[in-house]
Amino acid sequence: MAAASSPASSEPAASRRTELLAIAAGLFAEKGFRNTTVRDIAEAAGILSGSLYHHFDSKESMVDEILRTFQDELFGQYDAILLGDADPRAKLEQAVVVSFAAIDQHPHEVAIFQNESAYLGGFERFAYLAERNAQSRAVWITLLDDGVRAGAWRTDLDVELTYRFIRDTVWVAVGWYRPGGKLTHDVIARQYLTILLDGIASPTGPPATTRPTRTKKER
Amino acid sequence: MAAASSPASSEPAASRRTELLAIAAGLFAEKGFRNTTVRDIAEAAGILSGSLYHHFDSKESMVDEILRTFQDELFGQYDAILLGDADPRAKLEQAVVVSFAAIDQHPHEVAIFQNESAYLGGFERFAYLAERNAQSRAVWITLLDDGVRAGAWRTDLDVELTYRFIRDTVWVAVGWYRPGGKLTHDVIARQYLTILLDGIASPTGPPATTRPTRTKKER
DNA sequence: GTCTATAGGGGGATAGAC
DNA sequence: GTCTATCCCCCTATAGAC
Repeated sequence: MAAASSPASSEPAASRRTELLAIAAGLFAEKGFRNTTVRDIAEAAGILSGSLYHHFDSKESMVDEILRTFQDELFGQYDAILLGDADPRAKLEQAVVVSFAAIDQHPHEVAIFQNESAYLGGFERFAYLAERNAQSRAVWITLLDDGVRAGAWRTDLDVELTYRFIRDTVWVAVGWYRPGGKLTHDVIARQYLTILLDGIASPTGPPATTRPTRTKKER
Repeated sequence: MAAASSPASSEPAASRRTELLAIAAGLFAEKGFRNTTVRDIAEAAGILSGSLYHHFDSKESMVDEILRTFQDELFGQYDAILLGDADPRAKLEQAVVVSFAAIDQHPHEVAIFQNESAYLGGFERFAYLAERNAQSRAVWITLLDDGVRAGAWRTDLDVELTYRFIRDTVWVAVGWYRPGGKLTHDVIARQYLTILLDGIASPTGPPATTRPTRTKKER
């Protein structure tokens, strides 16, 4: 009754703080940050707005903590992929799959990052959003450049434009994807990759460096 | 001096009303609708907020007029394409090109439609936004279905998912496209189409109904 | 067509009681 | 940890002078 130690339950207590952040994230994602009032958040939590300030300094602090927690996890996954030893095409596939999984597991956080970065980025406190954006770009560009060197894509590929294409297409799915729906995030990721790669992968496969050279006569 | 007849200039007078709407559109696109105050708009126009109400009923009326004008034009273009006699693939290309041209010529309007539809759609006054959204879906689905019947795409294509893919990728470009920049909207449209079509066009071309049947012996 | 002045409502945040 | 009560600011919109 005193401390926040959970009963025999398996849940790690999900502190009141975490609980409130989850409620706030849902509202920020649904209505936007500015559009969500502290009174909205408090009402959804069953308390009054003044009580929120026992847990958080400000509304900004809430969205700050939401975004930082999410991004630390996501970029940890990207880093793991970059450090892996898969070939460029497989790494790109992994990055797409991980991104769709993030939409599945943290749809609110993704939506907030997508929709509020432009506004929040204007404050010094959220300068890290621009850094994360640059970091994200670096991940995709690296994967694409590696693929270019390995001959995994069509040779006339515009890397910068393709990066935007992928970034936009992947993240914007948060607008219509519904966790628990008919389509799982994994199926969607695979279908997106099918469309994407049949445009990017060179139709004849990688150049003849990894397989025995073969002439037409062999047919 | 009485009527709004322009001088010897070629500009059609661009009435003060139109001028104010353009200023408002820029701010709505940049900062969001809720995020833009009538004081912001007035200041940008060099007047005081109260004076705006000589021209418009409300802030809502402004965004309403902005969106209606833009959408009437855009959907007129889509309709013309649907009614044309080009083949399915060419029609899809036309629709993509027209969309990118819309981003070029009306970036603010596109951004507002993209970013504020969810919020504005909650008001009865803006119920037409949902209708336009359904209309837009109908356009793309029609184009894709026609292509399926004509054998223009890969046979394992998921039309619904491809529709979302195209819609998202095309419109989201408003977030980074800059009119007057290095890349023209036409070049971008063509490059997008290259990525897109090499993924959805059947690799061997349409089935052998439009060309003479040909056996391997002919080589 | 614009300004002055202000009404009326809602927003984020605080202080102290319980 | 929550509630009561409230401050102060900014918002949209209006009324009437110029």
